[in-house]
Amino acid sequence: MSDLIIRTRFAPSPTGFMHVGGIRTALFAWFVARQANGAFILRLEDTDQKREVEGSADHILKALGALGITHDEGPDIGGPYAPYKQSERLEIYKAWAKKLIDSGRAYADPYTPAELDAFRESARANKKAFLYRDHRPETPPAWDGSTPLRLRSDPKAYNWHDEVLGDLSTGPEVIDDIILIKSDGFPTYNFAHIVDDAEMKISHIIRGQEFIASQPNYLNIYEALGLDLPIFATMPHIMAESGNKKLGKRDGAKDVLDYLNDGYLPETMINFIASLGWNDGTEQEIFTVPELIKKFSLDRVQKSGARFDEKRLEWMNGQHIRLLTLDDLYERVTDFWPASAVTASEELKKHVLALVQDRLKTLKDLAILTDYFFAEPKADWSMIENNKQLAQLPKGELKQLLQASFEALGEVSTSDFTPEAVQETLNQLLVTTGQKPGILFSLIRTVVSWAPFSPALDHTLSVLGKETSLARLDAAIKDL
RNA sequence: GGUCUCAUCGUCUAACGGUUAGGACACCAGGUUUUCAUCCUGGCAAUCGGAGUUCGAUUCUCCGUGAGAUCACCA
Repeated sequence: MSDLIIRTRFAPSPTGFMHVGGIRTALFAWFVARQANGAFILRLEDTDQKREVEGSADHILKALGALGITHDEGPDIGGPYAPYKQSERLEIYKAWAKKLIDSGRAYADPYTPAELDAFRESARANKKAFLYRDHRPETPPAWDGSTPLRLRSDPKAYNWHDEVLGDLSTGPEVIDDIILIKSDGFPTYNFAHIVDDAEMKISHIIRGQEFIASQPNYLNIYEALGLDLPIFATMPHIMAESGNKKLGKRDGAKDVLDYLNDGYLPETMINFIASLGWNDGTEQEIFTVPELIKKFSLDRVQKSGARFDEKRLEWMNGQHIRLLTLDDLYERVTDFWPASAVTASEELKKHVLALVQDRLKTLKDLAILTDYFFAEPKADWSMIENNKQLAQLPKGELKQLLQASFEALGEVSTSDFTPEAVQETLNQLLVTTGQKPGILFSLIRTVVSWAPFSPALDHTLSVLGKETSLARLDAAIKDL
């Protein structure tokens, strides 16, 4: 029985937006922490001043918050190992670096960038891999902080275990004297994350595949520092929809907040991102967030990269929308009503919402799907012309059908304009006109809504009310 | 180029070495007394190639091939 306290972290650098790949790494780390009653830590890796983007840190916080990926310690809320921003931890890195200098495992880099380039160039000319340690100075100067500080590496082969990829190994040729502290006084990621993970007692390092090539060098640092190894888990990349490249901004990768603004539910994003590279081994596709927390396991994470499929995301969003209660859905669509609905009552809006819940794929669909309930739609006769069945009928016949409908529906009492009464009347109309529902009902539906799709006709007419329904039929008749 | 990793339908994936290789998305065809983007039914569609181990390989081994990652004073 292990008494390991589970502490995972998400450590983004504030250099831009939050794409799905980054969110997935955060999500999986969050799952591991939450299912074990552990802690999830957010740490900002802002050691590259040049690449830092203004407002990015807030944006990351906002994106995680919007998805409900909550952290227990972080730059915004503090915690026992504060600060959680690397730029505020410079003294800590210097202290750890000093240990390495004192033990002879770190030294000042005496070369100029030009000299380094010359080394690289000659290695390339000789078709050899460039290794800094081949040029390690015999008597480096004392480190005064104005030059890079490098690890005096101990080249050796490594075998290590990765929770996702299994047993991995490399030879000594990949170990090099990597930079620990840059000449600007900031540590490199390579050094800082190891120090922080140790200080913050991180149990699982869950990160993307791009770091796997550096892993042997990290192991070398762990040894030089005399640290115990945490558990490593490497996430495969999420790839762009076309091509085989890692998903990046250039491939049209969107920020997660954009998906939310486009009407995707947070639980959809979590379900979808989780299912991109993980499944529980059953045929279940739709998971709630608590289910995912309970069932997630690193050893079922896929080893290979997955492609982001928007069609599947859309389908999944529809599934999650249908799972919501009407009241819950109502809360969430506040910003998605058509402009025409601003003055509508809550009662009417809820009624309309109930009708369309089963047809929404994204919350954004609400506007086109419901606009005609709140405002007079604009007639678009091309909808009739483009309808395979309706286009066959001469105008006169269309007019007759609408006229018959107008009269029949006019017989229904205003107070009893219920879906049942409307349907009864519509059924009678099929008999009296001898027309197929595919024709008659399509026609009525089109002229009362002028929308590409709408809920069941009986409900649609009932919600519109007798007066409006008849007025729109009448307008269409006159228009023909 | 060196190093490392990966490889099942178009896509996401399932399959203690024994299955007619399963499910989902997408697509196609029907159906549900309206459209439809809901719902139901059906269909199409995959183990990268070659050796080896084994009675038997999607699964284990090796060799190819393909793809990805990385080789920064970026993370």
